[in-house]
Amino acid sequence: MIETAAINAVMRTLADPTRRAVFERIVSSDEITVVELTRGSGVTQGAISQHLKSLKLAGLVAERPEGRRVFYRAEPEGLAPLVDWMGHYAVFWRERFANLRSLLKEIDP
Amino acid sequence: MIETAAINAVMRTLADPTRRAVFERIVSSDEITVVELTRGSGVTQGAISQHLKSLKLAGLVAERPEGRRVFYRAEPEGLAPLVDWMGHYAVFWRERFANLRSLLKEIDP
DNA sequence: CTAATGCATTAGTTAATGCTAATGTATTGG
DNA sequence: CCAATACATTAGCATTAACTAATGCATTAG
Repeated sequence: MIETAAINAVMRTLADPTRRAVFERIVSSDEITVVELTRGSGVTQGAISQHLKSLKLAGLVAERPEGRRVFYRAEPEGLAPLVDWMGHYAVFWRERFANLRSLLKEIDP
Repeated sequence: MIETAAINAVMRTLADPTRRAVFERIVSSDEITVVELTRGSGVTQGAISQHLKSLKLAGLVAERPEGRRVFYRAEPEGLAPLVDWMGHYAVFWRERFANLRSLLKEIDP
């Protein structure tokens, strides 16, 4: 059985381009502050904080306050519902498996 | 390079629970008509047609008119952008790889 | 031929959502 | 200390989006 609520949350959260860009940027960096995320994002700091809240609620990121700054990092488990969902319908992108296979070997040979 | 527009479309399309349910139902059946999709969907036939239009634009489904009925089927390639996106960030759900591995073997041993 | 069926489309309503601007609350630098 | 910095939160606004009801168009049944 698939966790409908979890997939729902993750999909909805990552559907917004701005928020997904924020997530991708967090993923790319080990840890990153709100100021850095705001810079070059095209939106205000308040908007970034709102997106971070959504990402946190979806379990996609975690925070680490340090002084007056807050460092954000990606939460790998958050993508699990999406992975599971894809897995459930895996038979329908069978032709993509070659790529995925090589990827798996590349990361964990 | 990641196809931002494609991921955007697929994510946005699958983010809606009703529409995703329609897609899942199309995936589960080989081919299915609009009447069947409407039955038990909780929404009107018009809504279903609208969702089908979105899914078609996202490249997730294809249609085959036959008489006054239209049969819909899943379009595997449509999920490619999502697979690619996941692959790009694969290093961050490394722990899910065991599951994915067994899945791969299950489908294509 | 005529009525019924299957589907698409449109207009209009309602709810959700992303944004800004402003404000509040800690924390640190000078 | 006190001003500045970092972040969160709120209210308000504009836009998007999902839905219904209604209508139109084609196709088949009787």
